[in-house]
Amino acid sequence: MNALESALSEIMPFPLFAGYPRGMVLELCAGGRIATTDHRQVLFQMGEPASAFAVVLSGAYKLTKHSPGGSDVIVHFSTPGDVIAALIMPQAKPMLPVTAVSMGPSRAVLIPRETYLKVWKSNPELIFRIQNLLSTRMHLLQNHKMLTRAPLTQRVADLLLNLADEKTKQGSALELSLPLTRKEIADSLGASVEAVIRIMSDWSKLGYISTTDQQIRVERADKIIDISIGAD
Amino acid sequence: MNALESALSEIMPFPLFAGYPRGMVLELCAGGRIATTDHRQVLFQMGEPASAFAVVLSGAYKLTKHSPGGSDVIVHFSTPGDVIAALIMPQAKPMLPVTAVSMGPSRAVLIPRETYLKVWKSNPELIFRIQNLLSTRMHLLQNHKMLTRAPLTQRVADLLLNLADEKTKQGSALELSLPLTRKEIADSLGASVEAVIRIMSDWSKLGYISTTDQQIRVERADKIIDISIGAD
DNA sequence: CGCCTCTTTGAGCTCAATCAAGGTGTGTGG
DNA sequence: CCACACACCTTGATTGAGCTCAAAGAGGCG
Repeated sequence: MNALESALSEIMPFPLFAGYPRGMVLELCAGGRIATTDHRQVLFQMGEPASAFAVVLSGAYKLTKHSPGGSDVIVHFSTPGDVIAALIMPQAKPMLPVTAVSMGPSRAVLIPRETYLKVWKSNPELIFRIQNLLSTRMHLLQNHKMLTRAPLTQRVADLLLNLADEKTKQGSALELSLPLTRKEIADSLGASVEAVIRIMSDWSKLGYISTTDQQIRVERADKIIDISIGAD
Repeated sequence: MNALESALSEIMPFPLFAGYPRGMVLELCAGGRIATTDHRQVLFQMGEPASAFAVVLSGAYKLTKHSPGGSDVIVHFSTPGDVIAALIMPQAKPMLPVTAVSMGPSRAVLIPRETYLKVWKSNPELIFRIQNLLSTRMHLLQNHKMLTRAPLTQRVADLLLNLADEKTKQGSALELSLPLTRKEIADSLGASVEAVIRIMSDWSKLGYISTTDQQIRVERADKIIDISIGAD
């Protein structure tokens, strides 16, 4: 609980809690604990009963579902400020709808379902803020659906731009704030790794993007934007 | 307002209003009016300011977005009991995120935004019911994302099953409760009409499905289910 | 009767999947 | 410290599902 209090200053600026007094945020986190996860460690396992939901503090988590066909599909990337499994808390016997896997070392606040039912549920303002996060997610999913007919190059460009952190903008360069492998891009787009690699290699050669370790940098945002809207 | 009162008996059984007294439902519909639309008539136009949201009464509406590439994509099929544009009502200056087009003659209750802000917003229970509808929609979108790698046959089968009305089950036959063209199936899956036609023609020849007018009937649900899970 | 939507079938072509093989870096146990 | 496994990246060759283009028949409607 002590670690939790020290994390308060991290939580409070998130849109979810913006403007709320310290005491109130503390109340909203009642019974919560900080989970620290390593690269590829599982935070939530799909199918298990959901006794808590999470607010991402730092790092990132990929939310995956495994299709009957064997291969996993990435449904969403959760970055700091995002909630995981909050939508299903009001259900009678909530089951986790996705598996959440850490991308690099990450931290999240796990808040027990009881706290949600007791404190969050009766706060309409807060419910709307969660709804806003979901609205974003829904928008991304709809966007993805819109691009099913588009060539893969366009879909990759779109993904990079969606994940590019606006805050890191320097001139025409953007930086992705999460470590992202080609495989993960492929799993998120429903494509093969090889195809993603071929596309991104071309862009690297052209100087549109650069990769160090697993940090992707969009060097020529203008070009990538052109591609993402199909103007190539 | 008179027509509205006569529609009350239709609205009240919807999960959205289930268990609420007549007077309360009437209050929730304050200022509302019934919109009757013909086949292919536009109920909502994407991009326009949203002064009202809708609860579908009868028939169906397809929610579409037009991609920069020109072609339209169907994001969702809204059937009776579903809400359209409710999620964005709390926003300061809400714009319609989709175009809603009538599929066959349909009816919907248009409820002004003010009523939402005055009556709906302060009712947490109601907000959760809307969230449930959205949860369903989100689940469908995630499901669609999961199937991006699956062959088209599987995706078509999955769509048919999603739209099949459980209530119409007769033995192993299911009926789709909305008139659906091959083009609409294609637009929903991000595929070409021709490909959809070829697949469904095969199924018709095999006796798995039958079409009269634009009412699709799944004759051999077992076979279609097999195909939808990739067991073909 | 001409226009429009919806359906159908055929032929050719292309994008991206699959298969195959090799390279690199990191962690792990002997 | 080496060997081995494992995750990730890369490149090439082959193939096929599904797109595009083309052409045409069947209602429904003003």
